[in-house]
Amino acid sequence: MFRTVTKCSTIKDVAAEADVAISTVSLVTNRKGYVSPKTTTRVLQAARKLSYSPRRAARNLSSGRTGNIGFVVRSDHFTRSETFYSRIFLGTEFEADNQRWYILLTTIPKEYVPIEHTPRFLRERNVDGIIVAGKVDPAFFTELEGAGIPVILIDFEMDAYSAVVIDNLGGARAAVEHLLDRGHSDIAFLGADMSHPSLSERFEGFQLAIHAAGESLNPARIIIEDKGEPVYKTGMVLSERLFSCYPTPTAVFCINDALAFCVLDQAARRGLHVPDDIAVVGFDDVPRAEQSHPPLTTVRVYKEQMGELAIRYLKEQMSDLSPSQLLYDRGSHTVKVPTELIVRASS
Amino acid sequence: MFRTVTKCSTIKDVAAEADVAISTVSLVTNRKGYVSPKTTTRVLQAARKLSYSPRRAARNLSSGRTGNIGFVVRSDHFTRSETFYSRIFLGTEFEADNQRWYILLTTIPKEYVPIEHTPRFLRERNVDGIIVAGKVDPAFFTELEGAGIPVILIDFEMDAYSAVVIDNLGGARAAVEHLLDRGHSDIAFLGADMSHPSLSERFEGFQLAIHAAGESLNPARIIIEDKGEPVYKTGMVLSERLFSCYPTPTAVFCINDALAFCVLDQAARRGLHVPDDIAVVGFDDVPRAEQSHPPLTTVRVYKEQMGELAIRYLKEQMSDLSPSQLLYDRGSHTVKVPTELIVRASS
DNA sequence: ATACTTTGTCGAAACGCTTCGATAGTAATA
DNA sequence: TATTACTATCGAAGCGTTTCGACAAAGTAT
Repeated sequence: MFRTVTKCSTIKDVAAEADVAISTVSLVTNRKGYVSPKTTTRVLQAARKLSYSPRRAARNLSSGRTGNIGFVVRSDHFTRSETFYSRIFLGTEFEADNQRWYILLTTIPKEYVPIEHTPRFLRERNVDGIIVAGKVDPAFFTELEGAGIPVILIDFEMDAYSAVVIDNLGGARAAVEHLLDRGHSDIAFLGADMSHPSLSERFEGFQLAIHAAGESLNPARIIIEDKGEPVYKTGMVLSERLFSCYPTPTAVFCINDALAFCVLDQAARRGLHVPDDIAVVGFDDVPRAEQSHPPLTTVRVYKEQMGELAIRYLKEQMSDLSPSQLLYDRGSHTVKVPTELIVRASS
Repeated sequence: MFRTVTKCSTIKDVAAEADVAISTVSLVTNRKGYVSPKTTTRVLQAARKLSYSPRRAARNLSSGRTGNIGFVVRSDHFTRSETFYSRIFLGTEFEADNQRWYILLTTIPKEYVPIEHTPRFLRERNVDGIIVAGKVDPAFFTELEGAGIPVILIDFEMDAYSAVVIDNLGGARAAVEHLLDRGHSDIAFLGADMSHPSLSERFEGFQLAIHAAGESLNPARIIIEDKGEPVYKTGMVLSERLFSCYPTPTAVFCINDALAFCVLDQAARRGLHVPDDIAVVGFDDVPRAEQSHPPLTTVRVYKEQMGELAIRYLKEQMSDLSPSQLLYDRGSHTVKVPTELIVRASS
């Protein structure tokens, strides 16, 4: 039994069909140069008749554009069960589709060894631009330098690179102010991995809000596990510590939702009622926040939108400039994406 | 300020450096044909010295291989908050990386209109193989026919295509047998969207287990919402219906975890204790199952592994056959991936 | 009518690789 | 020594586009 394999038609076939030169067909399909309306429609008809589409590979080789964007993220970040970075990734996928690009995903290890771990798409010159999500090893950036490819960071800042970042400080501040408004004055802070700028900024926002209210920081209420990542396992340890405080604080601001869920767990296990005995606020607004017990008050981060923004921004950076201009460092622009406090039953 | 743009070296440069012909370099980098050890090392040294990597685009055009795999999934499936298909996707990403391929992701609408929605990578001949995850519009397959490209389905079966599927029947059966073992005889079934083969198979497994135990099916305990998808919203409606039964069944088997979580919710809200008042079992073992209250007994589906398997399988299908052999339909092979019952506190 | 500009189309080079048939050089066989 | 069979390397065609300079044809100003 045979499958019908339709030999796919080339620009040559279209040119023959429309009785024009190959280059004319190219001009039409790329909407470049002057082609008379009459010829244009003739070419378009021929193209449709033969259901012609330019082959990517040929186009790439000839034009130097690949139509691909590289997405780089640390493997340990990407496979976390809380879907923070994968939502960002999906955001880029979504907008890339609009821009008719494809995303090539690569995860790199936490400890990056230059030549050895170089993403294949860089070596093979298979991307027109690169998005780096989250904190990655600085060694990676030294490699990126020489590539002469537009780069946008997401949720991370570095040197002169452009970036799309979260308004962590504002978000944290709003969350804590909300707790203060509700009459809480004894507010704990739960955090981990403060080496990540995004996370330390949240701590700053916490402090700012406390101070702005004329309160002072109580070191006993600052519960941080600096070695651990802000994930379930660490959260269990931290919330254990939180509840072994005496007296228990009346409210807690958690550096992200994953930690906040752990606090909800522990509270329930100890027979404490949220929010009456203790109010809990998180950060990120992952899908589960809506469905927890009680639903979690948290700071919404527009993850998909950040991905989208990065793509748009990359596009701008790529089309704005002629290749030679790309040689100049145009300085970095950082977009700070606002957050939104979502008040639910946990506070 | 200038960025250093290292003009990347080509095969020509390497040939010059090693003082051999271009074709010899190609033979070495592709490990093809006869090249003497002496020449080989000379070429490799030159390549390393110039840090040469073949350009993807050039290689594509010349060899006809793109090094890309297309991943097709319905957009509504992919963006669900339960991360079923995105885990499968990650599995493919993971294994594709091993095989030195890239995955091009495309979501297609639920209602597929042939020409209009054709994935770009198909038109542009930019993939060597295709993975289709989950149920998609049959119209899509009619398009796939003529492409002459290897295809593997995941979690879906269709005509003569090869597929990687879940042992839904076995899994469901094991889950229900587990409940029977615990002494339950009044077991309800919660389901939705039974048009998806994976889901109707789970129902079959349920029925089989009940019958095998010598019990008979109680229609009042079969609670199905056929129009809705098995997600949170539907789940709330279904569990509402479940608890309005009198008497309440002592156990319930849910078609997936998303529905099971809703049951846990509703039970808690009504002051019922799980598993004493009602035992709950789900299907899929999404990450949250481990962290729910109580942790959910469920049937684990190896999602990432299914993705991996699909890639390996695709590879086999692609390398086994010379292009001309590809013209023959070699019949389909279906791999059924076993499931595992994970017993937790909810039963 | 002449010179100059604009418009629309074309031919050919170039992109960087793979691949295949050709060809020397060497070893084995008659 | 003449023939055959490998072995190792090479040259060149070809993949399907884009792009740039050339060039007629048509239009405009002198």
